[in-house]
Amino acid sequence: MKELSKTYNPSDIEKRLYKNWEEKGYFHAKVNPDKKPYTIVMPPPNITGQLHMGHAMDNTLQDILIRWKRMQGYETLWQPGTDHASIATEAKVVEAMRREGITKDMIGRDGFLERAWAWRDKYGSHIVSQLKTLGSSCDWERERFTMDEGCSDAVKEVFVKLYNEGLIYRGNRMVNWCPYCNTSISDAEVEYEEQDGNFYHLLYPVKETGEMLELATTRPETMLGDTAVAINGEDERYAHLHGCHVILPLINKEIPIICDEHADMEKGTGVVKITPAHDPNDFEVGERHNLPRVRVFTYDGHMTGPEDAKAADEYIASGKAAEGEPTVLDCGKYAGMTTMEARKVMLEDLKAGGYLKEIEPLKHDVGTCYRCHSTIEPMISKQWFVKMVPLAKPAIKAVEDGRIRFVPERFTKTYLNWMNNTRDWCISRQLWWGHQIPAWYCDDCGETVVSGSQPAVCPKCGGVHLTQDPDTLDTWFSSALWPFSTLGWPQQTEDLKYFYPTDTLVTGYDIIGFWVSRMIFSGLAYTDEIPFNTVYIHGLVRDSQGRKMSKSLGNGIDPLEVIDQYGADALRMMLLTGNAPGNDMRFYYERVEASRNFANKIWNASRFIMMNMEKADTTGVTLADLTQADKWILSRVNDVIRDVTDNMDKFELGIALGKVYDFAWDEFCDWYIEMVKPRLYNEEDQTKNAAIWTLKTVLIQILKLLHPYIPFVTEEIFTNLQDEEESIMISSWPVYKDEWHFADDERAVEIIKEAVRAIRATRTEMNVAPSRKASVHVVSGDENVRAVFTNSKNFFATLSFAKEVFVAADKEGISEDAVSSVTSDATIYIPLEDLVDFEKERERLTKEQNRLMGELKRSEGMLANEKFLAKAPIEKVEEEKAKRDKYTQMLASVEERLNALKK
RNA sequence: GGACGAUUAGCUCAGCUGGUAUGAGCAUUCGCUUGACGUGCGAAGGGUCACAGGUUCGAGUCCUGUAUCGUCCACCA
Repeated sequence: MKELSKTYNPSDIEKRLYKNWEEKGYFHAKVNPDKKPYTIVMPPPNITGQLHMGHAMDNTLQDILIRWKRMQGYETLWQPGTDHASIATEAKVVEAMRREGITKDMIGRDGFLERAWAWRDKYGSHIVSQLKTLGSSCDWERERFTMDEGCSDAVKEVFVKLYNEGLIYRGNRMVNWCPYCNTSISDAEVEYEEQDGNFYHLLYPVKETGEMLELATTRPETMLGDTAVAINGEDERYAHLHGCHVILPLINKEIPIICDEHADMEKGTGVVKITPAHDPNDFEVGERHNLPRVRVFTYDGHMTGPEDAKAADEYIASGKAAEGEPTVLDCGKYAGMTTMEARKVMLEDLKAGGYLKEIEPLKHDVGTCYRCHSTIEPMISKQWFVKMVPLAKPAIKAVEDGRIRFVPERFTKTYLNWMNNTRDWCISRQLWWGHQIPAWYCDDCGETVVSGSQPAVCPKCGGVHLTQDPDTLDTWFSSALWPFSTLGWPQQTEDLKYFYPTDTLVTGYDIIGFWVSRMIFSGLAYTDEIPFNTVYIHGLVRDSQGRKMSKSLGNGIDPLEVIDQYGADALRMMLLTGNAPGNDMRFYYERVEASRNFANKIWNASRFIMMNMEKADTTGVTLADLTQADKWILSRVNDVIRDVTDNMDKFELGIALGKVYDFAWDEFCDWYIEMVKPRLYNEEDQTKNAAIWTLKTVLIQILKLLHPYIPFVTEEIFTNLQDEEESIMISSWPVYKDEWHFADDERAVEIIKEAVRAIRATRTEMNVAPSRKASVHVVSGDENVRAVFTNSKNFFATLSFAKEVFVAADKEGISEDAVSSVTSDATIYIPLEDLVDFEKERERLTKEQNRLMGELKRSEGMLANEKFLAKAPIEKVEEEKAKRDKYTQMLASVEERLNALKK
């Protein structure tokens, strides 16, 4: 027999236990035809990342599911890995270089990538060790990285396949351009922020009529790129202007007035300036009317100048430019200004020329970069796109027909909403860190060659000089393949055949669009299978005021500090308790403390049991040896096993944990252990072995049920409780047993518990507690009830502070100088001799009388309602009748006592 | 503008398929040096379940609408 240390100190045990698990290979999964597989792929954290509360929650949920399924006998694979996080990592590396005074251009692509890989080697393992601290039972032998060889092969395979199928194309399209990151970003990566801005009302003179046409814009600096002004064809105010032109102020350029539905008659003056190169809507108008595209901004946020214009002209003249390449304007006096400077100067000039009518303040949402929060400039740019409509279709179907299920169900809507409205996905990024696009351009003829490897010659002209596209792919392009690329795809590996499709994907609702949807369509498109059958969505962990934890607010709480102080078990438990799936939760240290206290409680209860185990020999104990109390607790734990497993099957993890918590603390510790103590402390007691057997058996069930949630304490106790070394991790999950069901004993013990509670309440109210004076209890009730009390006299006496218990068939001979506790089944008289304050007792009984009369009135009211009797299910009616009878009887007892006291 | 969520004890939140609000943690009050645990034990107070209608014998739970807060999506020339 080993021993638990006197005080529960998580930091003493957690590291040691984790190391042991890892060394024993418990986390490792292998193809095993004798078992059913259960697989979770971990959402790969960024290599730049520090473990934050979101990770802690996400990974705790996954670990719970994995540990639970492992105990249920599945071959469980939790596939871990990290993400290269193109923009985020590149930004950090660039920033680190900047502090050294180095730029990307100075060291070139290869030099930069060398640094980025070094960064990855340095920080990539950081988050892994943090996940270990949390207790994550991932298969670290299989750890992957989105840019490792296998994942990169998968990326190339997919790119080539989609290109050949015409689902990837390159073109000049409107993209979201981040001038700070100097790259395009996808629609999903734009975040809108409300900002104060202005509505500038400009006046454009009409060439044919000489009138001034008023229009409004929030971005006057784009005006040099205007190539038309639009009015609605139905708008009678401007009917006379059809076919006319306006003269663009500042540069005196003639542009047409066109009719387009985009011009909304209700809004402003009903006139819109059209800048196809710098606004997504205008781009579309431009396409419809075949308008020229004139770019006036550089990609780093300045007004274009003569060199820009010349370079563009030469490029277009060379014939290599794709269709739709915009021309570039020399912005003259504004060239080289930032867009904001240009806005200011242009407004002054417009005002001087009489072209500025008014400035109207306005709040509007401005698109910003999700990484650096710079204002996004819509720009025409040549980029690679994935055609979404054909890919989205099967992905929508898979969810609609239930092959993939969202938990909670409401997130299905979020997903479908996303999928049904998705636009083509811009996948190229003007970054170096990432998968370089597997496309080559012939230097001689401009032909595009897409291939998994560098082509030797141009298939069109035979030229040998081919240059690879310098751009890299969106980070999400590789993470979309994660569920199968990590298992070896495109190779048909044994792992892939066995573990794929995976089972549960656990992630936050914030990346349903970014990631979940893309994995689903990717899985279906490339493997012909769903990537997982269930998506378990959780909410965000917020600070105690309900704010998102963020670096800028400085309100983030470091999970590692919490673990350091309270233990990983406490943190894990805190993240689970009292939270419905998909809802956000607030972080409170009070709740971490409560969780730690629970672990401590279990620790001490176990210590108590282990201390007593030496007193007994449990080897020959059978169910027939158990007492009423033993059967009660065994029957109860049996119920809990069934209920908790049901809840977990439905992903109601918080509820499941709550049930074990309540059972372990209230029923097992506060009731059962206290019931058993008189037997343990009495040398003569014949049922000691049964008591110890029950204590140990029930404790083991509790530990197993808790293990997925709080793996460390449960393991430490379990291995010390057992003589053998076996880990609780690989023990089997408890199952409901019919032979552990004892309905009669459950009822019997509930009768005693009710009596104990009533007596304790009475004593407290009568102020007996302070003296803690033991009293004599006389129990009256029917034959069955008397038998129950006789049976359980020993613990009933202790729990209710009796020095002696008499079980009486009738009330004769009971002193009237007594207080009484009335329960549903029994009345307990407590002759307190000199301690009784009769006035007080009358008050107490009167209060009780009133309460019972209230209940009775409600119950009788219901039973008097004919409609209730006619329409309610019979069980409900019977239930209500039983209640009425109970209240009637209790009321009679109370009144009887009152009468006796009135004498 | 569209979708979704929240509104229950002083605070933070649970409440599954409608049946006395069974609530939990923290906080509060009173009492406990009970031989596992004061990170504990016992007792107690505290709620017209946002509001208005409806369905039902019966609604925190289902339906409709309103209000406040929050999130996501779309858009605002």
